[in-house]
Amino acid sequence: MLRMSTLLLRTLRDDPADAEVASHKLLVRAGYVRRVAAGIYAWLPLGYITLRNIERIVREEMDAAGFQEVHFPALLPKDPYEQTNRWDEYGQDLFRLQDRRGNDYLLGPTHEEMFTLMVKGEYSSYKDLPLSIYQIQTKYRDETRPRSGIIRGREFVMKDSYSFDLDDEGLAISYEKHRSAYIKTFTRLGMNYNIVSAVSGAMGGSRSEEFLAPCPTGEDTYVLCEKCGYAANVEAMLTKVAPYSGESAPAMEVFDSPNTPTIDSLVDLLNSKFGPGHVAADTLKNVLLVADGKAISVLVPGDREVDLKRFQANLAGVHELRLFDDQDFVKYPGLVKGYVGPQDAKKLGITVYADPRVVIGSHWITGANQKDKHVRYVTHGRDFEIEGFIEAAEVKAGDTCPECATPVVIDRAIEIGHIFQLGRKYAQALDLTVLDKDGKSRVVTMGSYGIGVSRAVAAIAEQTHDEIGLCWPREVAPADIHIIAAGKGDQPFEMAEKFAQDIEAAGLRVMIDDRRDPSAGVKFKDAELIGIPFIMVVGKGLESGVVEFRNRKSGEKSELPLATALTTIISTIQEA
RNA sequence: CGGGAUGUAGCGCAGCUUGGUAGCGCACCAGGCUGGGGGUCUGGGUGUCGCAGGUUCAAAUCCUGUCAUCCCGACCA
Repeated sequence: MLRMSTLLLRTLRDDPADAEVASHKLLVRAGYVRRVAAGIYAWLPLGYITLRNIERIVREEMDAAGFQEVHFPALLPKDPYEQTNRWDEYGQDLFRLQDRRGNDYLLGPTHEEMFTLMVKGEYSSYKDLPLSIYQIQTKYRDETRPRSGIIRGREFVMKDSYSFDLDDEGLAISYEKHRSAYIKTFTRLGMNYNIVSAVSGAMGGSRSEEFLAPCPTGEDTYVLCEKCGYAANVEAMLTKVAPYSGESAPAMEVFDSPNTPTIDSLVDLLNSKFGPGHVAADTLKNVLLVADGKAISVLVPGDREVDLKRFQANLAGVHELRLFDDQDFVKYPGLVKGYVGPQDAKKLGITVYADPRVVIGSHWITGANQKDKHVRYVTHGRDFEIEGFIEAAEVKAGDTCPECATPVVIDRAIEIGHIFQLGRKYAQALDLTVLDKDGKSRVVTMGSYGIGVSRAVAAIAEQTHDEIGLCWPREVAPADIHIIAAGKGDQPFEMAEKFAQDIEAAGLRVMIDDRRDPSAGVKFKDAELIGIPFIMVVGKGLESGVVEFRNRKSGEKSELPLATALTTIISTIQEA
């Protein structure tokens, strides 16, 4: 039983100054968490109980699916991460440290290497597969900018699983098992979520989906087709385009276009020079980038912006991508800022990619690679060639679904789970092989599956809170019922205590506000802030032989006669 | 990485322009009233004014440096 008279808890009346999002404000105000450093939080009793409830649910569902729990250290040696090249690839986001001998260590951001090595150390036959193992561990990522409180911290709790199979069919089965275990888990957590297709990442892997909890403060953007159910992270949304069917254009024609550094100014000039009817979509935007030190450009129609995250996610093998800066223009004197076109790219040593909308055969108005000059009738396939089509244009509301051509809706969400078919990257790098039926050595194929456990606390808070406080789903809440003793004298306290013991004896989790000093009003406010799903008030009603029973979420209140209150309350909660 | 801002009690903030040795609200402690919506009265200050230098008789305040934190942007080529 949780007793507020002794619970380590101090609720706050004011929002913390550094909090922006609701979950952050409320978790701090209600005394669930306290900030220790940027992106690093301590859990107070109420918060820790909540966190462990989520852990418990996750663990139960993993175990029910037949996965085995293991546990690795958070502090890891550099070596395995060097073998997979992640010591370098992970870059600045990796927390690194040295021991007294100067040896390098890291705080694990994920544990693919360790799991792979564990299986390698124990297993060597196809008969041992399939295998899925998981852990619930504290992870570390030195985010450039931790934000939104618990949602994006530098230290966080994550459940990560890894599956090991001999072949792709096995991997598909392991993947499906995780997928359904995740559905059960998030449903039990009382979350509203969508499963969306995601970019499987630069390192290959055939299938990847994210579990997203819709929420205005979320950092991820996804599209949803309300007609056919297609859902994708914006990074992964596919663009379906028809082949070019228009007439072929005349030869390229350069024209003067002073003072048109932007698309808008260019369109104005086109309309006055060549007659009205020109729009931004007739022009071709050339965005110059530096990808791992190499100059590249990406083409999108002039009415679209480039979504760099989306582009990078789809551009295999590039770790660092940034826009051209003035120094880069100095290095490539053939490129004139504001007047760039793809037709001279080969000559200038630029690799060109294009959004699928820039179809072969289409012609465009674009920069002439000379100051104050543009060129028209520049035709894809005739006047320039590209390295490949890459999804790069920003996704806009109203863009059409690639499956059924219905306009999609765009929404924001918090990523709470991610499942994906890793393939053989790690097994290959760390030489995880087993002998197959024919005695031949085969590289194992893997899947990797994550749930943000601490993030789920915040995501649930985001989805369930209201104006007055938190409002937990029952399984997640720190208790099933919050009993308030209110009023003068000993009687309400003694009665509340009795109820608390009886309700607990029925197997429910009870928190009792047995504090003598605070007035009833304070206790009500605290109860609403803390967000336990049912609230019972033992106080003034005693005079007329009743207690009050409230539903935190609906606000519904009822007065129950003392004689039947206990059984009514117990059955109501159990049925909830 | 770039831009903006802020560091003063557990939390939220004022004081800084014009230097004189720290204050308000909440919380907290003692006591009284009140006792169903963050009530009230009296008394109590719990502080390395982020840190380090400097100027000065005197620095929260002015100067320099440094550290930390928060917000915005990582885009119209």
